[in-house]
Amino acid sequence: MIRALFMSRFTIALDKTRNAYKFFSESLLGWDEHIDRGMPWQGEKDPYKIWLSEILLQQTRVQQGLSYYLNFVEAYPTVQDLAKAEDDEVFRLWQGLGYYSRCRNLLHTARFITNELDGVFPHSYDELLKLKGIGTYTAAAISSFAFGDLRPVIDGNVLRVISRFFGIEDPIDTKSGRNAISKLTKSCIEITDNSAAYNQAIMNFGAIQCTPKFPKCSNCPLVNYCKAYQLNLVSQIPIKSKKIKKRERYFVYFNIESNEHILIKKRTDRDIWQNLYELPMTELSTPFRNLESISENWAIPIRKELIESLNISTTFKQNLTHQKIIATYVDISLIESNELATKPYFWVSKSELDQYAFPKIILDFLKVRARQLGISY
DNA sequence: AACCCGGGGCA
DNA sequence: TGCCCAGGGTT
Repeated sequence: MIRALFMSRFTIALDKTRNAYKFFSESLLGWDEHIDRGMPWQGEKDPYKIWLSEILLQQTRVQQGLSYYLNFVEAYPTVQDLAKAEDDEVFRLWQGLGYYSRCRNLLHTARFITNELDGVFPHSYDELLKLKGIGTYTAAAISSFAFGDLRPVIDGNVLRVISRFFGIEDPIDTKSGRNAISKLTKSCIEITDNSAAYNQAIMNFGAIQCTPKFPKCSNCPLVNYCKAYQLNLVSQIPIKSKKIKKRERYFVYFNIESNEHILIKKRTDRDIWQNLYELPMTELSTPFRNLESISENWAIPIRKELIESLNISTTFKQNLTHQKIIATYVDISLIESNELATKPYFWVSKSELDQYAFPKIILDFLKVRARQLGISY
């Protein structure tokens, strides 16, 4: 008797949960039917193009990544084309998108697939996961979109939509929160028979309907069973426990021009903007005061005797995820042009600057400088 | 688990 | 300003 009662209650609870998964998945698929975001990779089956789009879109809004995707597909229609491209050329195409280690990993994996895997993409989630630049999200995306695996993706959209609908109050940046969401996504996708459509739908839904701020609950097809809505926690969920702290860095850049050439170097340190180019620079531990105070940190690869004038030009700021860069630019004119550049530094004709990838804070300066000179970089 | 890696858009 | 974005690598 007691056992029967227990069994019956258990069954009802399970059935209610299962209905919740079913309602969730089917509502999403229904909602997504009339959504067209004009994304050229939608419905794409070529794993190379799917991979390319997913790398470009990591931590990047679709609208921002779209033009980059079109440029890359045109320049490198196949993984072999990308594999044989010059590093600098690919980084130049990536310029402005940020998180440049993605570009380095992209090139590494393109060459690995071309040279070691005979140009064939791995078909399984586990094999995809071994590739550089491919983590759990991207492996799930490629295996579901290209190969039809029943594999749920978990990106920022999914974390938000799932945690809201099922009322997950554990922080999503903790193990318990991630585990809870991971279990739910598996249950929801298993209800469906089209994982590609499901994954597409939930990400579209997060981007358009269940947005981070001001989600459109008033016309949401899921609102009646949305736990966060019932608890009035929509604006609180998803909950994050960590808060990033930002440090300030003070850069001094030297714009050394000579005979229509400019002195640059490549950034090679394990630091921000690795593989990009920049002007000669020194970093200060305190904010820039004046030119005299930096003479001890002298980092200009030019003999002082050749310097005719040295003037503070402009200051630019740039906000990164964990750093705030404050860069002071110094214009330097030389008495005589064409001192031989040493070591990592080299002269570049101003007309050829567009062959190199620069961080935004350098581009901002070059743009202003070009306007001063009446030319365009 | 904590930290690092850009740049754009938005309120 | 602070937050978020079709995350991943390193320690």
